Amino acid sequence: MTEQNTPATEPAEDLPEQMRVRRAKRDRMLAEGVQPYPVTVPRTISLAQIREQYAELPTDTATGDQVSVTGRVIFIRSGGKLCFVTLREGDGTELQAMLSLDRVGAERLEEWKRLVDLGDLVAVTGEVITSRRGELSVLADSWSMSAKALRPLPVAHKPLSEETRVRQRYVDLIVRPQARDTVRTRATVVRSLRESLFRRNYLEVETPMLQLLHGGATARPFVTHSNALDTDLYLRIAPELFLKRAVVGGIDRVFEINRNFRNEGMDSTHSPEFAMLEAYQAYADYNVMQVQTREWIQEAAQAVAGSHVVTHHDGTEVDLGGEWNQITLFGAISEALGEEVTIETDLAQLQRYAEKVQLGVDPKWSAGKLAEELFEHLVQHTLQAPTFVRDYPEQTAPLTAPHRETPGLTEKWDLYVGGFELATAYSELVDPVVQRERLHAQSLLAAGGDAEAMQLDEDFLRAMEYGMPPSGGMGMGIDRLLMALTGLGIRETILFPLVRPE
RNA sequence: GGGCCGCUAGCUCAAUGGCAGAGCUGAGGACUUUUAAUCCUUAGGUUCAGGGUUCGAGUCCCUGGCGGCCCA
Repeated sequence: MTEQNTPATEPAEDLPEQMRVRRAKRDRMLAEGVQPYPVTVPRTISLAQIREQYAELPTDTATGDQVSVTGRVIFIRSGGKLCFVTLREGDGTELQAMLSLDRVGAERLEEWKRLVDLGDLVAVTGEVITSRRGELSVLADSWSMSAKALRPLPVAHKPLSEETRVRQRYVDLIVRPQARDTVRTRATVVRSLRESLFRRNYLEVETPMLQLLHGGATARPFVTHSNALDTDLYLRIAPELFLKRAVVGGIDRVFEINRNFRNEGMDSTHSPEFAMLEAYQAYADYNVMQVQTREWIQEAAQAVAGSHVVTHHDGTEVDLGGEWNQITLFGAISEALGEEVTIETDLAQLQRYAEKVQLGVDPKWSAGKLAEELFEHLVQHTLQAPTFVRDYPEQTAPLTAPHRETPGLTEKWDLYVGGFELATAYSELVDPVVQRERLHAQSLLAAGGDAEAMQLDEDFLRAMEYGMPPSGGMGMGIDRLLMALTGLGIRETILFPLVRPE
């Protein structure tokens, strides 16, 4: 504590002992003319390649093969004249290195014991061997520091608290292999979706995230400001209105995978920024999108698990194979209530049903909105196996085409898996006059203070007036797809989720 | 938004209102075949923050912060 062995720029007395010790080791290296953070270190082969090439090497064998390897120190077992260390590489592969007095010499062995801590990144050059216990190892002739860690690693064999996992994902990634697996799984899923859509001749585009008007969904937007335009801008809540402009222009199969932003609650299924796939296909409808969506998810499952049966992190298996259940919104409500409910059922009757099942009712709700609330209250959580819920009331789906058989309904489905909504699709409303009426009604709500209502996007309506082909459109939450495939919470599927300031 | 639970050493956790502890990690020492090595010695604390009750508060009360679970 009285030693002045840390640089003056560091408030030494504020640091825990273990961090002071590591800083002191760094300083000692510098004082001895050794780089604690060299620009390069020798590396001729990955740990994974060694494991692959020497998989069959028998116990206590010397190969004569010289290699240089790198990795993070995750276990140290040091003896007087022989030290063992377990190195781990980015892909999770671990390999043992051995440093013996007769190979590296007394001086370098002492420096190893003096300078190397758990968590450091080191490079080791030596011979590939197996130990007397049969452990594949690099028997060092020399070693060097790749990067000195100034903070101690958390205990490797106790789980990190959930909060630390999220706030310090880099630590989570270092100590928990599953955290790294999740990153890989997500990349695999996104790549699979892209390939699935490319195979069906969809084009990938990027549409504006900064928008003058927010639309395409009902949600509260984030507001930001453009100095150049001296105007407020919205972070998009959905790419829908721009993707439809693309379809108007003749991009007949189009999709985007990117972030949307919604200024709403944060919980185990909602993140303020979330990744979404949105896809449109001209001359298709919600039935076509239903088949494709199932195929894309099944192809993603295949990419991740090699099968349509995915295994969640808690070991439960979820079968996403075959055809999926299909029910109608009103059919599901009727079954749950034991009463016949249709689009014709009036608001007063629905309110009586709501009271019967102890659902709180907002007097501003339309009959359609109340029907949806009844569904969410009674049915949603029961839909564990993948289920398409079809045919929603017009009042709650302003951008959806009227149902071709039943007046008052629209051609929209929601896909539920594991009790939450994973995707939605419409036969798109392409009549510009009706579209204008619907958006005008929305804009009146917005002007009246409903922060979730859409604003009137005249440019979008102008585009529609040039004629949009009859189309199917779908949207799916990427984070939620990961949740469905892995069983993880949304904050585990997002690498760096938004957290409250510390 | 409401209810409940939690926040203590670098990490994971203990501690009837009565001396703040353990394991791992760290430091010093022993060990040339270890696998979360082992053995000996030892250091480490603004108990989330701020008030209050009390002779005495990690513990009880209040306010706030952060997190988790359940409900809306």
